[in-house]
Amino acid sequence: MLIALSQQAMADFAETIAPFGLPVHLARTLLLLGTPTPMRAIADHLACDPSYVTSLADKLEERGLAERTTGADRRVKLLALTDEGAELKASITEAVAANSMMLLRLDDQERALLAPLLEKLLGQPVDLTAAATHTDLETA
Amino acid sequence: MLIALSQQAMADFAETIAPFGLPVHLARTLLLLGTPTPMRAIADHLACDPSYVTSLADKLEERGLAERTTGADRRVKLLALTDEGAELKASITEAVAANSMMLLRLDDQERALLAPLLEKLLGQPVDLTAAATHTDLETA
DNA sequence: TATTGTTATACTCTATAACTATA
DNA sequence: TATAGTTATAGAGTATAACAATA
Repeated sequence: MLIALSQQAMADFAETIAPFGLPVHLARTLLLLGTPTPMRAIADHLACDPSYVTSLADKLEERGLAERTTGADRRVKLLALTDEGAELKASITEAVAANSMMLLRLDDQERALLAPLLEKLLGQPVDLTAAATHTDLETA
Repeated sequence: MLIALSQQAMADFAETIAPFGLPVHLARTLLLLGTPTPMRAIADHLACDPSYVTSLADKLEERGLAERTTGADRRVKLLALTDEGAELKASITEAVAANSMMLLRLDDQERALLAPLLEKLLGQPVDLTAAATHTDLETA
């Protein structure tokens, strides 16, 4: 059931963000870019190879949504949102919160019930309220 | 959060079935093969293109896990488990029920709470008890 | 020597389009 | 004519391995 849910959640998310013209992983990366983030940290968050993050960062830069900057440790490159990127992130966050077909199937009470269960499943804490109101959606 | 959950659920499933040497989609197909099933129906279940089902069926046949048979309507091909396939399905079902890292994080009561919520999210009924005891895991 | 990120490359996944056979 | 499945092919997604720069 979780596998089926997975696919539906992904499809749901993909559909919601389709109007913005971003593939799922680019959108996800955008959403997790709060403060400038080392590439390596992004790879960890997305559970993917660092080389893939390179290609994601390239695409975000091409679109003018993010920029690479060099950190204190000059090996590290931080990926940071541009103004345009921050704007788009806000729009997407809003759309996801408002349009998620799946979550619309549940009422507030049910969502309140679901949240702690999902937290436990994930093994890490999550703030659903924040997600619903546009901050920290990267955790959603 | 659902997206993160998705990825974790998939990774979890992939890890559980890794010892059996089957990629996720092959395993999923195997699990949904109760009675001989038309290719088209499989495509619907997996929400994928029929041409992809062709390649899945090819691989299952190569491994001796399933066979194509012709139905009453001679356009239709039914995919049916071989004895070996049925055996493997049973093993995988058992492993998934026993080893799912995620579900192990919940106790029975929490699972009972989660089930109806996921059903609602999916928009279709599911029988968790059956899944946990090895039949109909295809819906899980 | 170990770590960060990049490049080049190749493999897996999956769909589209055109096709065959049957209805 | 419409439907089930197949073939050939192409594109997206993602990893591996070798490499450069910095620590």
